[in-house]
Amino acid sequence: MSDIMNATEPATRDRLITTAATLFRKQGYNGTGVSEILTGANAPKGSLYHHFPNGKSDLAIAAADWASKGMLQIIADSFEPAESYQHGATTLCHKLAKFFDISGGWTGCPISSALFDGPSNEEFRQKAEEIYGRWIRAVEYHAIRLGEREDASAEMAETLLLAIQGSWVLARARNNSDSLRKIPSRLFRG
Amino acid sequence: MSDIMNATEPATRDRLITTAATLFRKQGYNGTGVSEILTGANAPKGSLYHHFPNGKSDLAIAAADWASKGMLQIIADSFEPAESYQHGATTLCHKLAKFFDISGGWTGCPISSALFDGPSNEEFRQKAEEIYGRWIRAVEYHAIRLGEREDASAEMAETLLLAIQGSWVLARARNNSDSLRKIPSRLFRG
DNA sequence: GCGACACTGGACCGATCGGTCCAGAGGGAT
DNA sequence: ATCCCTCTGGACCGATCGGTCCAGTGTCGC
Repeated sequence: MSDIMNATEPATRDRLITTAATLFRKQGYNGTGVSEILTGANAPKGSLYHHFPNGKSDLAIAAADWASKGMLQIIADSFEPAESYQHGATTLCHKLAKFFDISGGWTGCPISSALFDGPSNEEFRQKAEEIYGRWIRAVEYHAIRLGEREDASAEMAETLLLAIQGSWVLARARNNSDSLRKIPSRLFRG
Repeated sequence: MSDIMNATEPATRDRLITTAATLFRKQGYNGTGVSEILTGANAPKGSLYHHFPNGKSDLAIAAADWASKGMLQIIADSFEPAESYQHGATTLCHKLAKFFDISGGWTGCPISSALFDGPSNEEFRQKAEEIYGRWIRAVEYHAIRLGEREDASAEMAETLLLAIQGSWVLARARNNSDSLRKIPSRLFRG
C-alpha cells in the first residue's frame, strides 16, 4: 500500500491500536475479545496477526504506548502555558475530569486496564512501570521548570499522579468526576 | 448438611466466595473462569448455581462484600489502638503494604478487580460506590473520634483512601510497596 | 510483463467460556 | 420407614475465545 504519506504506518495498523486502546479502557484486557477489536477497526483477522505477530498481547502493549503518548500530550498542554506548578496541576486535573465526563464515565486508566488484567505477566508489568515513570518524569520536569525545589519535585509529581489514579477509581465508582476536580484543593491546601 | 455450627452458611458457599475473591483480585473478573473458581474451591458446578443462582456475577458481588469486610477490619485494627489520626493512618498504610508484600505483588484492589471489569454494569458500579463509601465513613469516624475537626474529617478520609488506591496501582507496576509506605509522609508533610 | 512482497479476507481450529439440567446423596422431621 | 429438601456431582450445551493458515489482491521495482 505505502500510502500517499511516506512509508510509515498503514492506516489499518493505527485503527487496530486506537480501537483496542478504547475497548481495553472500557472493558479491560480480558473483557475485550479479538473479534470485537476487529469489528471496531473494520479489519480482518489476517491483518491483526500480520501487524502484531503475537496477537492480542502485542496489541495491548501498542495500545498502552499510544495511550501514554496521549497522556503526555495532556500533561504538556496543561503545564506549558502555566505560570506555576499549582496552576498546571489544576489544569491537568480539570482536563482529565472533562475527559472522564465526555467518555461517559465507564472508563479506566488506559494503562492498568490494558496491562493489569490477566495472570501476572512480567512484560506487561515492566511496560506499566516504564509508562508511569515517564508520566512522573514529565510532571517533575515542569515542576522544576516552574520554580519548585528540585529535590522535592519528583515527590510532588508522584503524589499528583497517584492522586489522579485514586480519584479516577472513585470517580468511576460514583459516576462523577468531582473527585478529580478536587485534587488540587486537597494537595495544595497549605 | 446443617453442620455442627448453627444453621448459617455451609462451608462450600464460603469457600466459593473466598476463592473467587482471591482469584478476581489477582486476575480480574473476566480473567477468572468459573471452572477455575470451582477447582480452587473444590466444588462442583451444581453447588455454585445452587448458592448463587445468577452465577458468576452474584459471586462477584459476594466476593466484593467479603473483601470489604476484611478491609473494614484492617481499618478498625489500625485506628482503634491509635492515639491520633495520623498514627492510625500510618499503621493502616503499613499493614496494607505488608499485605501487598505477602501476596507477592500481583494483586489489585479487591473491589475494582471484581466490579470494574467487563462492560458497564450498573449493579456492579453501585456496589463499588457503596463499599468505597463504607470505607470512607469508617475512616472518617475514627478521624472525628481522634480529635480531628468534624467538618474536615470526611475530606481527610477520602484523601487517604484515594491515595491508597493510587499508591496500590503504582506499587503493582513497580512490584514494590514503598509507595504505600510513603503515603503518610506525603499527606502529613505539614 | 513479471516476480517480489506487503497486506487482506476469511475459513477453520481446539479449547474454554458461562450456564443449564437433572439424577442422586444425605440428613432431618414425622 | 417415608417424605422432604438442601446440596452435590457431573454430563452436556451453544457460543465465543485467541490463534493458525493460506489463497488471493494490489502495488511496487525491474
